[in-house]
Amino acid sequence: MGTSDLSLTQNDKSRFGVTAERLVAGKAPLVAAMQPEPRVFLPKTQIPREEWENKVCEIVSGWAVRRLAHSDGHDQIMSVLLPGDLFGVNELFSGPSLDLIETREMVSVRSIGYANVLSLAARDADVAMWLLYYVHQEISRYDNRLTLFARGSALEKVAVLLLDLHRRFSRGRSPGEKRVRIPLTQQDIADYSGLSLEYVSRTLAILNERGGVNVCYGAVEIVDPGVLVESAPAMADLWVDNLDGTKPPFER
Amino acid sequence: MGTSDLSLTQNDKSRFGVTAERLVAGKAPLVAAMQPEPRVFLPKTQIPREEWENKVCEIVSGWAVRRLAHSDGHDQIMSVLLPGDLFGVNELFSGPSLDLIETREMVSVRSIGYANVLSLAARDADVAMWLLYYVHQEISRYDNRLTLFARGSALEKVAVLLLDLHRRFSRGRSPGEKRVRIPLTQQDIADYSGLSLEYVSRTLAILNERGGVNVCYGAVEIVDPGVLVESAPAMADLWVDNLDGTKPPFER
DNA sequence: CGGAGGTTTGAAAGTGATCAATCAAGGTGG
DNA sequence: CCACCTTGATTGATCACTTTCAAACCTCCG
Repeated sequence: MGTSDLSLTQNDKSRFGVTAERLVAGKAPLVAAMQPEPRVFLPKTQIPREEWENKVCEIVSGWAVRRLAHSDGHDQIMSVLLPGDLFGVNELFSGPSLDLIETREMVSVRSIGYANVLSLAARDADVAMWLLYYVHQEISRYDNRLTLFARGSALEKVAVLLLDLHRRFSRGRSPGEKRVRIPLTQQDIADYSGLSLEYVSRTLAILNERGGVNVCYGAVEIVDPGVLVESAPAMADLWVDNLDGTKPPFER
Repeated sequence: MGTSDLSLTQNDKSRFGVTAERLVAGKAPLVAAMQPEPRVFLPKTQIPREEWENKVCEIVSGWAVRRLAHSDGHDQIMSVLLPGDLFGVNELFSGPSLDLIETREMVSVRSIGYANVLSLAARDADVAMWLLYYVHQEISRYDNRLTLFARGSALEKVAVLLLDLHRRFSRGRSPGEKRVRIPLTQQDIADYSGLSLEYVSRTLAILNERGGVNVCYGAVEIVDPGVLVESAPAMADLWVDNLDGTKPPFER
């Protein structure tokens, strides 16, 4: 990840209240202050709470999910974490949550303690600004997910969620490789989309017929994002180009 | 709103990475820098974009909604704004959005320009910290709404959304008055919950029979929040006491 | 080779959407 | 004050989508 290049045109820049320079300037110290040695976790395991309590963590490599376990067995996967994503930011304010972090592949994680984050942010407003930007980005993503969940059909939900993962994963990578393997089980996708396991299966079957995805044993392979877009005509436009109505100021 | 009292026990405080003092310290300058003269808008009107472009705005009094108009006529009300709420924070980072702000009652609004916010935040990390806290709060709220939308039945959606409004509106007011008039039409509630207008009507009829609400002409009156809680057994616990698994550090 | 985890398929039941009227409330102009 | 009109609420019938339950099947792994 490091200090990645800006990807803004002059035009884009002027649209922001906060300049991209400021944001990059804010991220760097944070990244620099992280423990250099990533910690590694095995696939399909939980990252123990002690490992990330009171820390802001960054996924360096691998896939994971953030799950909210409900009393009534109604689990919900709140987000899929992929390289470059942070977790543990929320607890900075709200104290320990009920979230679980579960790996889906071999995952390596770097972290920085809250105390450290706070003193950095207190000293350097750009750091606070960058955090603000990061959190804001999440919000915009939620806005879209909310309309998707409120109004979307099952096909749209699955297509758009996959599309989002595809786009996020591909960002900053060689754009040539369209195929992306998403290491989530259909149960995961069900928990993520709020659909029943069985209906996810049927929905994926449709997307498969249309040539959009390839259903594997513990994963889904996205073959042709274009098909996914066509399968979610009303919803896709919200997501495809930009997560949040924004061209993000820098690559992930 | 002003500089309201803290409402934290010592125990609460220690749960936060960020202390409540820091947060209050961050909010004050922002509030102080707002134009003192609120601007007033008539009921059932749009607040013109020019009025809030490049500003962070605070609702001083009255109810409003933030609506995202979709091309296909599928409107979605993203949030209901009530006194103490901010809007325009998102555009600080993402540039102009497609949001509309519509009043539902006579509404008065104070604001502060982005440039001002940014220079305050740059000078005083506590300000940036407060903004971060505010945005974080929104996120936690979204987490709950997302599970609600993903998993909840129509009854749960309506009950919990009303409950949330009730709780937010009652906060910082005399706790005696349980009845709250919510000046939203059933069409609004439909757009907010993602349900059809007709089904909202039927659902409200149920809540009415149970003695939870009173259906008025252009509004819904919450009579007994307890009934709403009982009507949404699985979902209510997420929301009732606290929006975000947190007791907010200060009153609204 | 057996078992656990993961996926698929079918049939039945339910929930909420849609379509189509109808009704009530409030506002307006005469 | 009344006729009229607009906005908002209700009700019924029908239909589509999604869940649920049940059973089978497949794949990986020990």
